[in-house]
Order: sequence, then C-alpha cells, then structure tokens
Amino acid sequence: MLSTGPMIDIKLLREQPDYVRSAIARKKFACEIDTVLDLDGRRRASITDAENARARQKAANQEMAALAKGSPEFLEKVAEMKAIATEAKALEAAAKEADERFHEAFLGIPNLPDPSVPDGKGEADNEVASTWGDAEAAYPHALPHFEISWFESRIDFGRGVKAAGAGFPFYVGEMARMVRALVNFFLEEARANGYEEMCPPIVVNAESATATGQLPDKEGQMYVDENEGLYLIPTAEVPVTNFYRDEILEGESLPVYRCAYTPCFRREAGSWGAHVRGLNRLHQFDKVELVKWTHPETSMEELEKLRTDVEGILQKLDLPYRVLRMCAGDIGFPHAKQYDLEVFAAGQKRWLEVSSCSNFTDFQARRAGIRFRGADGKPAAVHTLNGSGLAVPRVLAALLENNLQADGRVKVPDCLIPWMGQSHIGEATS
RNA sequence: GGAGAAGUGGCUGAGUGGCCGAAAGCGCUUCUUUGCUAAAGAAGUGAACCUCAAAAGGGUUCCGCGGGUUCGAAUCCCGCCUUCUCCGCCA
Repeated sequence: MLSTGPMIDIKLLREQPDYVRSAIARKKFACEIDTVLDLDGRRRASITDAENARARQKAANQEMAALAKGSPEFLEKVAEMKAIATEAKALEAAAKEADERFHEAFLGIPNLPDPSVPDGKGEADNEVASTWGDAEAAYPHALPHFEISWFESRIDFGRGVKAAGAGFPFYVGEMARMVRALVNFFLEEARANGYEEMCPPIVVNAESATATGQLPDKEGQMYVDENEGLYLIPTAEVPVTNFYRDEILEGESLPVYRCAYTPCFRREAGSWGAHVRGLNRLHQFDKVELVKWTHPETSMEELEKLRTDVEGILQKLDLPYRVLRMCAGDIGFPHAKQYDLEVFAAGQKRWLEVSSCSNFTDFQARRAGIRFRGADGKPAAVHTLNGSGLAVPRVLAALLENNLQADGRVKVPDCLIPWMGQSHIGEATS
C-alpha cells in the first residue's frame, strides 16, 4: 500500500511508549509520540471497520454470482448491494486517510540512539574516543591552506563564483590531479577492505531521499530539480543504500560491502560564516562513501570495523586525527550511533571533520523496505551502515597545511605518489 | 522528441466482467523410491496490513502506478511510469 514503511518499529512504540519517549528525548529532535499513538489507534480502528464492510460486500457478491442475471432476485440484490457498496467505499476512504495521517506523523520520529551513545546536548558534549598521530607535533611551516601564496591559482574560487557561485571552486592543473589521486587512493583502499565499487546516479527521487532519511528532515539541504522531482545527492549513501530498496536479500549474502565515489552537493543553507573559508565547506565536493548491509546482530561490530577501515586510510596519509563518539544530542535523525573522524589541520589549528561512520540499525531499512530472509524464513529488516572513506576537500586542506615545507611547496604523501607521479606540488617561494 | 507494442507470482506464460491470489510449466523446499549422481513420485512454495496475549486460525489488500465505471475489475475507461521496436537527436 505504501512504498515506504515506518522508521522505527511501531510495535515497540505501542508496547513501550515510555522507553521510546525517553530514548528520543536524548536526541535533539522533538516529536509527538502521543499524537502518533493516537493516530495509530484511529488508523487501526478505521481499517478494521473498512475491512469488515468489505468482507460483507464480498460475501454478498458471492451470492449474486449464483443468481441468474436479470432475474427479479438478481435485480433486488443489486439494489440492496448499492447501499453496501456505498458504505464500504466511504469506510475505505476514511481508512486510507487515517493511514496516511498516521504515516506522515510516524515519519517524523527519529531513530532511537543506541544505549552506548553518550548523553549530551550538542557538539560540546561529544567524547573523544581516541586520537592518532601527534597533533602537537611541530609543523613549523604550516599555514592555513587558503593563505598559501599559490592556493588561489590552483583552486580558483573566484572563477568558480563566475561559473556557478560561491562554494563551487575550480581545481586546476596539478590540484585537479590531486583530487583524482585522492579519489583513486580512497577507492583502492576501499577495495582492499572488501568493498565492491559502484558508480551510482548522482540524482535521486523523493522516495530514495525519504528512505535514507534526508526527507523530510533535511529538505532544505539538498539541491532540487523541481521539474523532474530529482534531488542532487548530498552523499553517495542515498543512491547506494537505495540499490536494494524494496528487496529481500538472502540471509547468506550478508554482510554486503559497497563503495562509491561521487560528487556531493549540499546547499548548507544558513551555515555560512566567517570561519568557513577555503576548502572547509563547499557546496560541491568529492567523496568516497562506504556502505554496508548487515545482519541486525552484527551491525555494531560492523560499525567498529567500518571505523577501523577509515582510520587505516588516515594513517596511510599520516594525518593526525581523533575519533569522536557522538553524543545523543548531536547524532543525526536516522542515526542510532555515530563516530566522527576529524583530522588536524595544523595551519588553521583546527580539527576538520572528514568522515562520519554511522549505524542506522533498521531505521533506513524499514523505510526503504530492505529485508533479508532469516533462519525462520521470515523477512526482517537488515541494518544499514555507512561512512565516508573519505571526503576530499578537508583531507586536501589538512595535507596542504601540514605538509607545507620551508620552500613553499607541499610534500605529497608517499601513498599518493603512485597516483600523482610527483613528490611535491605548488611552487617554491624561496 | 515522433510513431507503434507491451507491462500478471522467483522465472516462462494462460487468463476480456463474478466460480482468479490467479491455469500450466520451470525453479525452490521437504519427503519417498533408488549403490552414488541423475531420474521418477508426493506434498509444499509470495508480500503487506488488521484481528489474536502469542502461536494457530480468521479477515482485507496487492496482476506496473494512480484515478474512474460497476452490486462486482487482472479483465472496461482515463492519466502517469517503465520497457521494447522503428524514426529523429546526441556523449
């Protein structure tokens, strides 16, 4: 009847409303649990009424089929049936409306945070789970990347404004090749970790955006083509996760690992500020995304493996980073648990988020209708996970800042040299 | 973009107003027979939702999607989507 199912389990909400209420209270999203429960009750009563009416109608129709067409008994029955049909139709329309109202409200309930997620109201309450590398190390020549003398000649924001708008730079020459080198490196790392590469559409329809939770929560963050009803993807997570929408996977095929490189588009409405300069925040950027479909029982350990996979890439790049265990108040609408990975940009002396690794448990899978056949043969929702592996611009920013040398050039990390074919970029200034 | 054709269960494919959740075949599962395999035979084999404490059972819906006609629609009408063929265009 509806292509997208509920986000959390409605049975859980019915049976343990207080648990759901308190779990959601830990998140920053407000939602009307009682309204949803009330609408659920109305919906179910309405459906029962409609189905009973329909059953009466069907039974009567069976009798009619046995009567001779045009006979007096038949004509009498037809007259009688009209009233029943009218009633059934009205009840069905009411049931449909009640169902739609319920679903609309239900869609507004966020995923519940996992018990292991720390309490907290926002950014300041996230816990540092671990750090790698030495962010305090001397980076004697570090500069904010946007202050490097040759920066604008290789990442041209001014001409980007002319061609498209703020936040859409041109990468020129060796910097364009740097982007390509990073993307290639990221994809090969993903492949080595068992993720099968995909090349997905970079626009999606509203159903897909709803399934992964971008809609209705983050409507304003996506670029949209009103004519076609298509959204430019904010992340490859959206098309890739929807690959299996409305499908039932064989239990043995889990877990499935996939990765995809795509440009990502974000309007970032209202989030522009003075601290956002250079590559720190863009409307379009390149990213390799890792996606997993797993058994419910293993999703939390798969999240740890996912995070470890991403950490391995940062280690090869030799970028100091820290892992944040995101608090309940700062994790996203569809998230059950989330780690953010931040690299240290020595020039700005700031931590830049380059990856977010998340377990959505069955939230997306329910909305997307992605199920697997368990041991009992019954379909059940899979768990979906994803993480950036990695986003290009901020990694590039940190590389430019941390690897800046006395002569004004930037040393290319060893792991990228095979892809770049050169050991330094930029021009010597001294 | 223009002109035609088609969309039925995991697959192939019947079905032009009621007896159709839907023939038949294939596939799949279990069982039987059989030195093994193969073959043969028997039974079973979709999903969602409502009801039920749960299971069992019962009910409703689903033949691309959405409307409509009718007492009754897989079947008739309208709109849309998708696929295929031909033409045009194009990387």
